[in-house]
Amino acid sequence: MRYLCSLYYKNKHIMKSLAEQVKVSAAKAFQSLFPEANVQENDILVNETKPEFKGDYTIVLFPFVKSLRQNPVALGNALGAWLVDNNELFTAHETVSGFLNLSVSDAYWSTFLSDYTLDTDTKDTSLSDKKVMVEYSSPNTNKPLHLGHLRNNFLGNAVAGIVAAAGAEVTKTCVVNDRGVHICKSMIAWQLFANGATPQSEGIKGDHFVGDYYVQFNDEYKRQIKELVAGGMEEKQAEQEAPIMKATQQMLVDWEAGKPEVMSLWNTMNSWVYEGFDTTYKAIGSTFDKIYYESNTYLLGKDLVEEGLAKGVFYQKEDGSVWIDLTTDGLDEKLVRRKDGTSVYITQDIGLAVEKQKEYGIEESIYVVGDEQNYHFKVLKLICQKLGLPAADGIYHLSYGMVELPTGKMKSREGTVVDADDLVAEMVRLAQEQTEAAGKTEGFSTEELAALYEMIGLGALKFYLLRVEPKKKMIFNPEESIDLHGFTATFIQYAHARICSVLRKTGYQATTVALDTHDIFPEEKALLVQLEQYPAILQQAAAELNPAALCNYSFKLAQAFNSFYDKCSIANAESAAKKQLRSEIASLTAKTLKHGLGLLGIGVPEKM
RNA sequence: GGAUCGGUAGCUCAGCUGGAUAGAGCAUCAGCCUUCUAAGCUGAGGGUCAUUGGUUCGAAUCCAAUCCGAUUCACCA
Repeated sequence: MRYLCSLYYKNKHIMKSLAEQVKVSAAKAFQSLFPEANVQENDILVNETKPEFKGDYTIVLFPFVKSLRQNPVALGNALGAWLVDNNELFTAHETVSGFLNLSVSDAYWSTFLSDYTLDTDTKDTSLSDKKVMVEYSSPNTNKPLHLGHLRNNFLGNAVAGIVAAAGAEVTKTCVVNDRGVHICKSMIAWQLFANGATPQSEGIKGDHFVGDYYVQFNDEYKRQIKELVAGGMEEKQAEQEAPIMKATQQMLVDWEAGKPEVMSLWNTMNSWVYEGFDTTYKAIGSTFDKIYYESNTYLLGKDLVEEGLAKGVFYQKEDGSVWIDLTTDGLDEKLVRRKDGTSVYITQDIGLAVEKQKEYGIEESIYVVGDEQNYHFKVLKLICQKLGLPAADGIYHLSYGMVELPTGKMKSREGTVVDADDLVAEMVRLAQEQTEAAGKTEGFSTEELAALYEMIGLGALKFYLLRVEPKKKMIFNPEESIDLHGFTATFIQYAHARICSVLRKTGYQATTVALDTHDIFPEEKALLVQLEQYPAILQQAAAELNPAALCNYSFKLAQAFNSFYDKCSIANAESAAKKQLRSEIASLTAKTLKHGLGLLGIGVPEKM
């Protein structure tokens, strides 16, 4: 075996990606052949060679043609010859128009398979031990979670996993909106209509139970407005005068005053909701290291208003309200304290940002929140920066687009909101239905089948919601989401199960013996090329906070495996050496798929 | 009106730090199960990359304008 390790970082275990190695080598070639041009690594563009050409990696020559006054073919030939002569990584070169196609030595892959480790090579040194907080989910305690929350939860959990895998120290948090007018609405409706009913007495999940009263509030509110308008009142006035609304506002005042009956009802109803949420979170795999409640945090940031005034960052209007002028930053004037001295939403967010920083010493704070709050977070960060808060620069709003249905937006008024619990249950049911229809239930116990259906159903749902880039809005097509073919988690899970099945049958054992990678098959190499790119993809996903990149990669890897599987038999390989090589490749593929989907919160079965 | 984001195949989406003939999946059509799991593989058809102009050796990608869609600009949260 030829020695290739000089190409790796000597002092770190982390291996340099093949594409990076090509860049480094090419830069050396340039330095040697054209020292006066001073070409740096980052000036060189390296792509995977298109399948219709011979080679593995391609250097684009056009950028250098002019400055070096060389014609592209001559330049390519010179560089290619130098690389093949001076670097054992390359075995052949060919220049086609302005592209230098380089063939990588078969022996490289043997080194790769023996040196590569999934856990350490995926680490990104720029993130190592960085303290990162991911805030996500953040529900209101007046209604159950819906499809939009699922995208948020899956995103938050996946991003936390990806960033942690890349080396960061991650704290997952959730800010529960457990107070305010909307909470009082459910409470009032319960007082009026429930006759003491509880989730237990009605046999309804707690969050749904409370959500039903929130709906009832709105029905009654509308009815009362109609009645008042019929009696000759203006609509605007009716909205304010409706008795149920007045009662709600009074309740909010009582809550803030800490009136015992109100606090007691509030505690009871919230506990019902939390019980329901716990079930949902458990089902979808959302976990949190720290939960903040707005009832505890809503007064935070008040002292910062005084500080801001003293610093001259804020100013006071004649009526006593406090503002910040952001017009020079292209934004508007923003209120930070009402004239009655109470604080507004953004004020507590400023306070909470400081609180998080104090408590956890975080350097990056990622907020997974829908894109309708883009403006809010822009303002939040700007204010924190102007106040000179240590938490300011680390604020990052991971903004994601709304989930829409093929019929348009989800509207609670029209009853088109897709409930999270219902959807999860439906996906699992469909997984069962399709597994049974395919006749793939043999050899499983009842418990194993239940676990499998959950893995498939939930996996399909998570993948479907994660495969689209976060910032883009997405269409949730129920028919498409239950499809278990093509660009889905099921496809990837299936590839994993196939690998496990083959390796079980062949009695695969990991080997430390050097693998023979001479005369490597195209399907074998294609798979190795994909596998080699995993650390780079993971680091990219972490840098972009983009789980979709991992979805795309995992699918491509599974696709490459399926082609390999079709063409290259493991059990009946041409030779013992081929069998061992293919087993190693297949094993690493399974590990990589499991690792990648695991970060997305998706499990992979060993048989299905 | 200002700001921000999006517009790529019939549908859902990749590709966007400029690079070879723009890619997947679904759907449609045609093949492949006496051999490791056919939830799979192989192939075909399908495109004015919203429009127009600019930058350059080269633009889906960068810039400008326009059109369409969404969000936002509360003493709400």
